Amino acid sequence: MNEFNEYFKSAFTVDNVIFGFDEGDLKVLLIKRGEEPYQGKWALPGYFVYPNEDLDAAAKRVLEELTGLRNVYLEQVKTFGTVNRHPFGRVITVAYFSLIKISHYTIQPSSIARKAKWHSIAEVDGLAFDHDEILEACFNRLKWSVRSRPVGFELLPPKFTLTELQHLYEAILETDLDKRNFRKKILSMDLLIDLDETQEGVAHRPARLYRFDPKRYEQFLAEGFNFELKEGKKKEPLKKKQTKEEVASSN
Amino acid sequence: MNEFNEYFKSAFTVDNVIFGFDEGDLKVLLIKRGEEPYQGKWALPGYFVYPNEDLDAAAKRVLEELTGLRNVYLEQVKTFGTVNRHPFGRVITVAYFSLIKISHYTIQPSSIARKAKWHSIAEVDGLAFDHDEILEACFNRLKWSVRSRPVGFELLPPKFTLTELQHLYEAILETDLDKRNFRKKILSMDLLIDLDETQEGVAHRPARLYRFDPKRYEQFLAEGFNFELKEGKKKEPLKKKQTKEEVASSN
DNA sequence: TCAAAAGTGTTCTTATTACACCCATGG
DNA sequence: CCATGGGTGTAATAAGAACACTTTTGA
Repeated sequence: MNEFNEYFKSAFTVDNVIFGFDEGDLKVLLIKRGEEPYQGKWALPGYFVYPNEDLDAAAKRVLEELTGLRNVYLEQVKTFGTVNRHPFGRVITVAYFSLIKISHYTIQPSSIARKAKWHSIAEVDGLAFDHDEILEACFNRLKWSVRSRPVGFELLPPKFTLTELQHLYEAILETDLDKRNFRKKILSMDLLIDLDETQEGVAHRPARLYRFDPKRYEQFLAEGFNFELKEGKKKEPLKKKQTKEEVASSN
Repeated sequence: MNEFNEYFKSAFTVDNVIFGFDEGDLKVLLIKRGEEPYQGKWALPGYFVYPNEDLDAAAKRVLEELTGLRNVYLEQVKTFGTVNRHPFGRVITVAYFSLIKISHYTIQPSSIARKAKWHSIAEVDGLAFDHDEILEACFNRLKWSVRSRPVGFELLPPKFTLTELQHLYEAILETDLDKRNFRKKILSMDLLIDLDETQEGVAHRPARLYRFDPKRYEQFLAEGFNFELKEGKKKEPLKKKQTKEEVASSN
């Protein structure tokens, strides 16, 4: 077994991409690193996997330690392993993603994470390590997964309007959707329960409130479905904020 | 950096799930292990990643070293990392999958791989390590990916009949498909070129031969599509060969 | 009375399903 | 002449796309 010793000098980490939705905006939870490397930089909440710890368990533990979030369902997305991605040595990282209700959780950053904060996904850039790339891969995964299973239960408050749900889909898919077709489709799925309540205190006609039917939701999670609506015109793509010139010339 | 030393005692490997198609049967390439652990057992072709080697590069190298296969496009699927999956220590493995034309390649097993051989996927069981689980995950990925992008160029001979293509889809999806609907759909995609040739020497009406239009094929690979045809009755599920009793009682 | 967002239906087009018989060849 | 797999069409249904005006509320 001597001949293999040289291989046992590497480490692995897990990194978590936690998506939330708030104020019509898709967000991702980042920590400000409290230690080297990349001290003081924003990064995905991640850390080394313990020698006697399964990968999935490590992802859960690390998330809780860094942000205080517990009982979050995490799904493995992809492993990143270029040679020099970590200054301390050979470290590959397994990326996980999840969706949570922002208002539902209190974020409590640990000392390793000096701060933990939600960032609008469009504004994130210049993260530590290769975390920009990891975030992009997980966002793409989210976009895909939205087409074949329900999303929203994890991201919206318990009572929500159809417009809020539509805005969530639009934020994830980075498109505009037709209001009537969206409603027709989502209502025909028998996934929403009409609460017979309406918004209050809004300066316009108050919207009906809905909640998800948990049984149907679970069922769709297990079986999948096909949610495709032709995209309207594309929203501005992620990243790279436009200059004023570009905005002007894009008319 | 001392505090991190304990993390740098792990290793990682890559494992390749190579699918092929032959005699109407979906196959997977396995090696017979020539060294410990699991010496003499069938396993996926995989090995340790070198300290200075990117993951994707390692997958390519390992595949070539063990089987002689070169220039195979490999796609990362999932990472497996339970604590005791490898008897030598903490080793996580990154699984890759690919599709190739069996007849197109000559398999040349290395000394580490005493043999390399194609196995019908339904008959594979009892592989080394957690490779049964890895194979299953990759097979599921293949099933999924078949619905959103073309498959066959990598698995079929340059000239093939529509029935052969249909059998390929049926083998992957483990279903039966309606002949007329399959043909209508696949032909309407403008993906196949009719060669104006027919089979020879078959004891029935000879079938027309087709080839893929490489341009369209690339285009679909890049953009994806939606290939869904309602499944006929399910074929027997993978694994667990039926006993005679079960066969008898299933009438 | 105005601004702002909610809510609502129909027509057109396209895709999917279900389904059964004749054809060409080799043995 | 028979066994084998090749090849073909249509009608019914379902799903998706396009599209504009009225309603309700608070300010």
